Amino acid sequence: MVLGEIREKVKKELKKLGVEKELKRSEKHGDFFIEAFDLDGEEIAETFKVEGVKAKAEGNYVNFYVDWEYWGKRLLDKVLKEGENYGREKMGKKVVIEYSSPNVAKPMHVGHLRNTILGNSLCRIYEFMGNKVIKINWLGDTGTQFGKLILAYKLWGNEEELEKNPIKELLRVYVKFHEEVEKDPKLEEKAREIYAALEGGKEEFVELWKRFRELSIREFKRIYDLLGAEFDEYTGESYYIEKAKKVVEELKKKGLAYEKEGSVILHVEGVPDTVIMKKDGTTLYLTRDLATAIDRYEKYKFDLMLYVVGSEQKLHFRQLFKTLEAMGYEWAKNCKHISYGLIRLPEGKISTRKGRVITAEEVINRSVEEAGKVMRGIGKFNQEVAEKVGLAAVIYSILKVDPEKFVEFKWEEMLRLKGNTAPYLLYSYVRAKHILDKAELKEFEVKGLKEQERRLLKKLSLFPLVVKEALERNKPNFIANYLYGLCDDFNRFYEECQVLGSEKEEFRVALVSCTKIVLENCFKLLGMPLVEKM
RNA sequence: GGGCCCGUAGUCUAGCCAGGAUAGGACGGCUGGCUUCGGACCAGCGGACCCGGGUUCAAAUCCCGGCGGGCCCUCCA
Repeated sequence: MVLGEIREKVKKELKKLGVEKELKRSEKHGDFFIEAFDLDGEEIAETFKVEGVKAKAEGNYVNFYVDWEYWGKRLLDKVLKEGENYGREKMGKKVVIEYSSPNVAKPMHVGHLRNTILGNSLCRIYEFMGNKVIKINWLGDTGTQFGKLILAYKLWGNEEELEKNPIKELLRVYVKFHEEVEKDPKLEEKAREIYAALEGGKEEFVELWKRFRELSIREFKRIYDLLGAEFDEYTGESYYIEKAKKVVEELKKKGLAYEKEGSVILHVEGVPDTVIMKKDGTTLYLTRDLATAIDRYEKYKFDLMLYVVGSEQKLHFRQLFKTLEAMGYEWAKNCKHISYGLIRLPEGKISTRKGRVITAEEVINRSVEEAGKVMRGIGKFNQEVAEKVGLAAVIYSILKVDPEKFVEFKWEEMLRLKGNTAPYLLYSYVRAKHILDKAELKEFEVKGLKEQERRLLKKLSLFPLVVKEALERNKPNFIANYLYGLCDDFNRFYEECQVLGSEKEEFRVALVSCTKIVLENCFKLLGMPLVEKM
């Protein structure tokens, strides 16, 4: 990391001069600065000596200006040598990331879409930085609705439709069940019996349930392939029903739970009391999550576990972590809830009123359609490209904002040809790619830098630091914002500096090559598709 | 009633963890350039830290109190 290397040198020199101030990064006034309210800035600037870095006393600060003619050559050599490994580290931690987690027999909706995109990017960032990532998809595959579903399918299900379009067919019979139950309330009771038999292990029902589960996963995978998301494990709540009951015993023994009117209440300092076992002896979500966490630690001995789950479940995770801590599990402090806000769709209000849920697939399809419209508008339609641009627009709109904030989908805005949009980023990449298609990388030297070249060099040097910060704070939006800034700087450069045929061609080809490498890295970390032409 | 999150121009957003120099961008609006190394481009103009206190030499940033929006508080997940 060139910028890190420079930083260390500056720090060391300052220490030698007896200055113990924090060295901060700067955008406007050089590359680094220290505050010098109580120091003699002039004196520091005069005695400071590091090759390739100038110190200037300005105002109450000492600013450090990196000489990019000196460091630029080293930076570019490094990026060219390391290629897609530029910015990588060897953190060597074991990280469990639970994400996506849709419900069996139900379509993925926009919430799952944000979850999957965010989780996927986090996985990629952790892997990039040299961690072993275990990706877990925790399916919602239990609950009384499965009794209803099995009954409904046996009564009205269509085998052929189930194979062809499983979730649609399951949803159809599920809806029909709710219509029919109005006329015949006995159905409700039958469904409950079936669910009990299912938990009891009755083979016919278990087989059917397994089939629903497999078919649902098959369908989810279509979207995962599209998004480039992968999982090491598809486990579900059902797996932990028995283990959860043992956890209830453990909690009682440790004095963290008490019985009340036939149910078991969890009592942990710092979080509100809550039920962990119902009167009928069945467990709840929190109980199963406790069992899951303990099981995962035994299995993986992780250094960090991330739960990518919507912000409405913040209390749930506080309770989960606090309880694990109270139970004496040291590793509880290494569990984190990555929470995120809602997505608001332009057609959202109308659709909820109709009682219709908008699926993840519909959102992507719509975006592709809109991308196609835009392309037709400028006479450059191409289906394959439209599909990628549309998908990239969905991913980028989600990842460019802080996870904690709402995401608002506005088709015109996210597919706009200008501004902080996926099409703009992709277009920048295409520009870089096409210059390089016609050029050859040769020996180069860095001198006589123009402002645009200097800015681009500085931006490239920043990449490793940005990835590190994104990881530390679990915010892919840091990378998204960096990517936009990089494209901006590259386009300014492109506008001002002719590459091919110029007298600085060798250097500029190297600069564009490095830009392309870093662009590709950013796209990869965000899980966005690239296009070669637009 | 209690708790958590968010609040930056007409609209969207960065910065807040770790307080410092003129709050960085984007869209839309207005003005101009260029038709390329594929213009889905570039340059310029105007406009913002929800309110009130406090801490500090210094607050968008930290603390307290409001207001507005969202979410969560026992037998759903």
